[in-house]
Amino acid sequence: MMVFESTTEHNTRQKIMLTALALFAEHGFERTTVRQIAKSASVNISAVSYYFGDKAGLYKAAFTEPMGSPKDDIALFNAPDLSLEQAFNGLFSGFIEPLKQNQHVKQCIRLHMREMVEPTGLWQQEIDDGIQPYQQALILVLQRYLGLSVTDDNVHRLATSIIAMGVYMYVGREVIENVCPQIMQTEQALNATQQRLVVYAISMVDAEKNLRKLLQSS
Amino acid sequence: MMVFESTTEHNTRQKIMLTALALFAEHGFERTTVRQIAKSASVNISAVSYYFGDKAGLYKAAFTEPMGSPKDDIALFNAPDLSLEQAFNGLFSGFIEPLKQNQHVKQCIRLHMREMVEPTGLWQQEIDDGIQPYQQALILVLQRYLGLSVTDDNVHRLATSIIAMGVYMYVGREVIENVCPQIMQTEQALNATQQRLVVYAISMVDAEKNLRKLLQSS
DNA sequence: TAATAATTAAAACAAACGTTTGAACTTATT
DNA sequence: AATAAGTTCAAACGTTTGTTTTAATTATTA
Repeated sequence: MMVFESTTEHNTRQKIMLTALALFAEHGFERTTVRQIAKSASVNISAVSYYFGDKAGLYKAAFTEPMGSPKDDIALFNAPDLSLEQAFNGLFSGFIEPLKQNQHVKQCIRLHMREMVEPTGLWQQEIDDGIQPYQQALILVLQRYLGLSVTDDNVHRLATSIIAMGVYMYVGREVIENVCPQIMQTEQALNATQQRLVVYAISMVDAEKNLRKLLQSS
Repeated sequence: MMVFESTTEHNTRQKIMLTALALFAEHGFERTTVRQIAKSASVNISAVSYYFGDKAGLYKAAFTEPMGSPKDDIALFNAPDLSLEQAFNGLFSGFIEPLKQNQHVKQCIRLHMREMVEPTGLWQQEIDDGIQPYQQALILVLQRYLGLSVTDDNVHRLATSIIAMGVYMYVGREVIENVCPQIMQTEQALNATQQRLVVYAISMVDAEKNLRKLLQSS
């Protein structure tokens, strides 16, 4: 008897999970069938329930396991001594970098984005554990540079608009691929895109700051 | 025999379509069953195939019929004599206004947004007929204010980032409702949100303009 | 009122779905 | 080599799906 998984188990289990990740990310939970996954991974259909219990368990594994801890990412842009440019570079690299890396990370992020529009139940937890702290950290950065001690609606509008640019890289993928695919195709192009997002975000913060000054003095 | 539809037909057909619109918008195509629609609309299940042929036909009707022509919206922001502020107000009101209006319009837009992440096949046509001209019109506006005669990648990046803010109002709805629901709840709050998006978009164009000047002179 | 078309109703259809079964096969341990 | 646990396999399970059928009902027309 083996306490730890054998290599064969690891292979089959992993193969199923990564295949499922790819298919779930591409077609979603409902449009992907267990038979499709098994066939694509070249394993028997019953291996799914053998390793993951049921389809939902497989989805949860594909959704959760390949991802690292989100805490690490947050540290990249909310250190108190960072410039706005550094902070936004950290923020957007969290969106852009996965697009350069291996398929699995890309698919995993895409699956998370999909959960935004098509919540399967893991989404609420993802909001609480992943998104909320992320946006909260961004809001703290923004408040520091706006010189605010309280969070008002317009800070939320600013933070939401900034995050929107990062999210759209995934959510609007199919539109981008039709209109201007070149801005996402090479690592160089992605770097340029990230740079632009940083510049735009900074300009938005400046605009917000100026607008507040203007409205305050009047 | 009647050439035109009777009132009862109209009622049943419409009732089915609007119920389907609501359910498709909320749960997506796959998660919504024909029985669910029929039960929710209080009609017999066979009425669906009677009026729409099949489920896909019903989806297409719910997807297409309640929407107005997109051409009208474009005219709102690409008239050659508009200021940037006017143009962006026209652009973003196309996103924000439906959020104030009756359920049906909101659901219809939401269904369109859902197609971005979960393409059912109508999506490619929607890109060609709806999104492409929309983004193209925006690009023309941007080029006019940037003083450009050709479209380069950074114009695409700018246009994409601006549209992202509008799209996120729908795609990131569930996140917003968890983090800062108040910016979308009242008509007043939505007006303020639209104003902010306009300000941000203008600042992005300015930033792009300055960046080009800076890079050109060096 | 009689006849005809339009609409609704209940029941059944085949196909596809997720899941389970029990035997066969591999691998590791004794 | 024998035993046992881990793994794979083909086949079948019971549901649910979208769709169709056939008859009954309602509304319209003559």
